[in-house]
Amino acid sequence: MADIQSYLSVLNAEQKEAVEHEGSPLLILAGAGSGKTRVITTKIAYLISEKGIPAWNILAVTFTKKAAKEMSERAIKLDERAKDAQIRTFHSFGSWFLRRYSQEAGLDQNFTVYDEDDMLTLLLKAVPSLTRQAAGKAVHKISLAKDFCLTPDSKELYTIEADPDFPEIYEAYEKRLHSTGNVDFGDLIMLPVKILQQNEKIRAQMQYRFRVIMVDEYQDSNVAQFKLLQELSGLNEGSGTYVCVVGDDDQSIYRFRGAEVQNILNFQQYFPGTKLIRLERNYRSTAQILHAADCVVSKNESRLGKTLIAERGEGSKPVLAFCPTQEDETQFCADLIQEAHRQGCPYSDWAILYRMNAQSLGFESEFLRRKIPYTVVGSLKFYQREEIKDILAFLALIANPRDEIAFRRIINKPAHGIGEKTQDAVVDFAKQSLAGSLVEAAKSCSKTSSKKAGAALLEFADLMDSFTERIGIDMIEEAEETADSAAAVQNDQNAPSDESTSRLSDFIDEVAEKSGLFEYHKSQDEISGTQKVANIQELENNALFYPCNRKGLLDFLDSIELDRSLEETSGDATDSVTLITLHNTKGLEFPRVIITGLETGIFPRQDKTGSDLEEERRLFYVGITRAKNQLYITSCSVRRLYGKTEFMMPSQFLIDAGKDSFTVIGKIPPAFARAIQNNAGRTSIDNEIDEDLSDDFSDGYSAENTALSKKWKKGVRVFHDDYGYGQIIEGAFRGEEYVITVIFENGGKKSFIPKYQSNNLTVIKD
DNA sequence: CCCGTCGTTATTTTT
DNA sequence: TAACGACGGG
Repeated sequence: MADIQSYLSVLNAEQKEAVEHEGSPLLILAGAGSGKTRVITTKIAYLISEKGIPAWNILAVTFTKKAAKEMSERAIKLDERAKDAQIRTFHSFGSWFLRRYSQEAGLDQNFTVYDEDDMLTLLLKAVPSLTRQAAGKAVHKISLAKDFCLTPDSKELYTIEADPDFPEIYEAYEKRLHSTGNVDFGDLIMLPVKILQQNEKIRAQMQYRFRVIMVDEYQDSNVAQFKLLQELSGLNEGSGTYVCVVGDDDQSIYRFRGAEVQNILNFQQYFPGTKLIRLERNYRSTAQILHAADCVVSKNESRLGKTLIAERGEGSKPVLAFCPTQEDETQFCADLIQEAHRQGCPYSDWAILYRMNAQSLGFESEFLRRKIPYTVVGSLKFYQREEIKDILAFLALIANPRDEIAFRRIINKPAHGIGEKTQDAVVDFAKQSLAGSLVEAAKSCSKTSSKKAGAALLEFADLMDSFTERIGIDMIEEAEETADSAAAVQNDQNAPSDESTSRLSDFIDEVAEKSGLFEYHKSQDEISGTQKVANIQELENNALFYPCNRKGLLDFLDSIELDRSLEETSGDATDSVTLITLHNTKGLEFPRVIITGLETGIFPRQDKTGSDLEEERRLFYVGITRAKNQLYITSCSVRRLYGKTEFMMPSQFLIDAGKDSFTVIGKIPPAFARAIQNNAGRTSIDNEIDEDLSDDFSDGYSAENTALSKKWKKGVRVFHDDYGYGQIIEGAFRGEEYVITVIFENGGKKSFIPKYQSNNLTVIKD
């Protein structure tokens, strides 16, 4: 292990200052690519080796498991003792806390975590009168309420959902959830906060335990997480805990999920005496790219403000490509990538970024055709696949026989003739009973149910009993700090041995086999050519290093539940283009980046205004700052959206960036050309659309278009399948397309291209 | 209980 | 457009 001083010596002045700072709360404003992970990890090592702080007194929280893992590994590289530090995600910390204080939380010690799907199922059972849609909406609101630490009886609940029925719905959901002994994601943060607030002794324990607390990606923390930090650090009690948060207000992009930018904007007010350090030297992107990024984000009003300084030279100007159609967009991207590949640039240098997952489709089919290898990141997640959820439900029910959702999921899969009515009876029975075990309830109900269902219930209960016996009934011992932090890491070498010679993976295999789920999904594979069995085996692989006992099972379920992004294609390090949503790119970087679909209505989305619009703009900023060497941006004039062909306007974000930021290729849409000239003070190019632009750009249109312009001329009455009756108020050529604008009787105004039949628009003949 | 057909509905989503 | 859920007939 090299001397800590040598690690300090590679830092720049600000980074060094941040590492060595002590004595007051610290807010590090770390711009994109400014080496913030290096600062945090060095700081951890520094505190241990130079300041003599025991590693177990250090708590570092991140948002993703990936980030936690990276942070832990890098810190350990700097100082081995860092392995004893608690480096976790917020949620895994909550899970650790709740298991430790499950009694105080009123939870089953073997609780598992319900995801959004499970929440929906649960809510539909708790409030059967809700439609699926209404329940989905309510689930979202409940999650949001928990993000803000609001309970059903909170006065401010209306700020989340104004519907007067909502508190009642939320209440019913909570009651039902509580009877399962499980938690949802929101609880992992909210319950620890409640316990800490109410229980002085536990609060004191925690404050004694953690002398140093660091939070990464602080800009994306929500209110509940802020309160957790507040309680853990003893903010109001002068506990002397050292708090250091790192974040970038310009990269806050999860407000829709409860992230509260105010947390970072007002950090200095909440934590008096805070020292602020800005990391503004960017070691990732070239100056031209950073310039564009800065032009964009500086249009936002609510920000602390910082300017990135390029440390890597000028580089080449970002390219802005206007494409007539989305097919041209895919061609453009594919051409770029193939041409670069011919010149020796690996596919993996490229990432294609988009706003919506649906946008990946076009690229996928074109890349398939051209044999360009690609990897789609994050669209369908491993954990939420049917077969995986099935197996996990079985395991969850073994861990906690009160798990209603898990029970319902697998009790009749494959079909044994146990219908919904029988299920309801079992659940009701379990609720009446003291222990609430659904397995025991199944036994009891088998007597009163129909012959077929009764036999199936008994068989099921026997199966469950044999599994439970196999996994052992020993409660998880208070295996303190030693084991559990390490056990969460999969490759823990100590785990498998012990008394349990068998591995959890074998047990899961047995569960899959005996439950009939293996057989069931195998036949599904044969029918529809899916990969379900392979996925189950992949799941088993992940359980290889967990011991086959209760603790191993719980640790495994925890790691799965809390890591929904289970690395997809694990082994293959193939050279491929990355297709990814803008949100998913946070923390990543690529030598060459293409941001696609810069069109009003897509990016930014139509309904975004005010602070929502600012968040979209930050998302664009995040996208731009992923690029190291080359950045391309595309914008289409025509796009097929939800089965309709729509005329698109370029995104106003392009105006924010300013034309001088780009090398422009393709035909500049005239409205955009004007807007960009009048850049100053203009916030929306919508103003420009109203002007008649046809005169300047009427050359070169075809006879076909001439005919169209006669049929679809100003004043003609039309009917649209969705919008109803309307009148054409304008017919004009925009570039090569003849475009009409229609005002509908319901007051809406829309533009169409009559050339495309799929507009669902017809001329009304008088 | 399984399968086909019709109708509806489309963000982003660390955990 | 496409994908998924709800519903009804075998």
